[in-house]
Amino acid sequence: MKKTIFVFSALIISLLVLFKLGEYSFISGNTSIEIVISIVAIVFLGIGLYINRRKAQSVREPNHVDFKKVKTLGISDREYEVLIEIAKGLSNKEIGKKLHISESTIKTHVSNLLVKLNAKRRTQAIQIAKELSLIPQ
Amino acid sequence: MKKTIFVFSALIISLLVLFKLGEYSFISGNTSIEIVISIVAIVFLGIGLYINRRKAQSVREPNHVDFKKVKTLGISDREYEVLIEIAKGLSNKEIGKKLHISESTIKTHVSNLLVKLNAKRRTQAIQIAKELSLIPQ
DNA sequence: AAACCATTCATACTAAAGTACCAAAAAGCT
DNA sequence: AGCTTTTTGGTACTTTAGTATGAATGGTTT
Repeated sequence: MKKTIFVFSALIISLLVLFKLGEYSFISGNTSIEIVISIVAIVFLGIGLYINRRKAQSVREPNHVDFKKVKTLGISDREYEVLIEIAKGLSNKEIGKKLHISESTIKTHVSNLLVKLNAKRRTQAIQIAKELSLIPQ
Repeated sequence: MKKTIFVFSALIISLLVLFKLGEYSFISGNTSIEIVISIVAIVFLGIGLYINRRKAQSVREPNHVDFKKVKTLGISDREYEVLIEIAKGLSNKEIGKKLHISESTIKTHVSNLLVKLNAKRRTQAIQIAKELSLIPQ
């Protein structure tokens, strides 16, 4: 909402500035009309592209993660790290090597994660974590 | 690439048309300069927003599935069905019940899928399938 | 200091996943 | 009809995943 107001304000200000420029070129002869029109074109193309970026970012938003929800579910930092690696498709042994801890410890973390995510399997945990935006899609 | 060429062509044509309009208003007096500038502004804002839409759609694309790639990898219809259920987090037994076939058959399909997707585990298969847009994110 | 939590690790076990190999219907193609 | 691929299923086996339980360590809170 704030973004929309900002964009429209910028639009109105740009219009006013450009009309002033139009008047100016009107007074000082019509030799620079093309230049003014070019500036108008570039500026408004820029505004269009700016709105573009804003929208494109809002579309990507579901890709974002909700760390608050992670803590709400009582998932610890280490457990969260393990969750990320599970989602990448690594085995317990591989995760252990990556985080420099034993496979046994990974099993403990995974077991805790399954309880906290209310999942029966690691594949289900991945699905649930993505639905809850705990991990990027 | 084709889109980019199209957009730039549209830009150049618009510029030429607007310069012609500029000349016209120059001949018939300067009373309509503001109108010309307004048209330029609206047209280029529209172009910017058009590029917006194109980009926004390409961002949403990863949500789409590429059935051609599924066939390219030699994944059969039934195997693909199993892949979808794996990604939902179901166990082999659960998939068997859902598709009304034995767990043994699911194991066969999964084993074939892992070879075709070049994955070691079903979790990795999910990750790879999503990267290749075989299944929706 | 005592209590608490996160992290680590181990053992022993059960369950699920995955491999290998085979085989037989069923469906599709030429 | 003959061939090929798909789909189905089984057995036997290995590997990985997951559970249950207990325990040690270090950091934080009360």
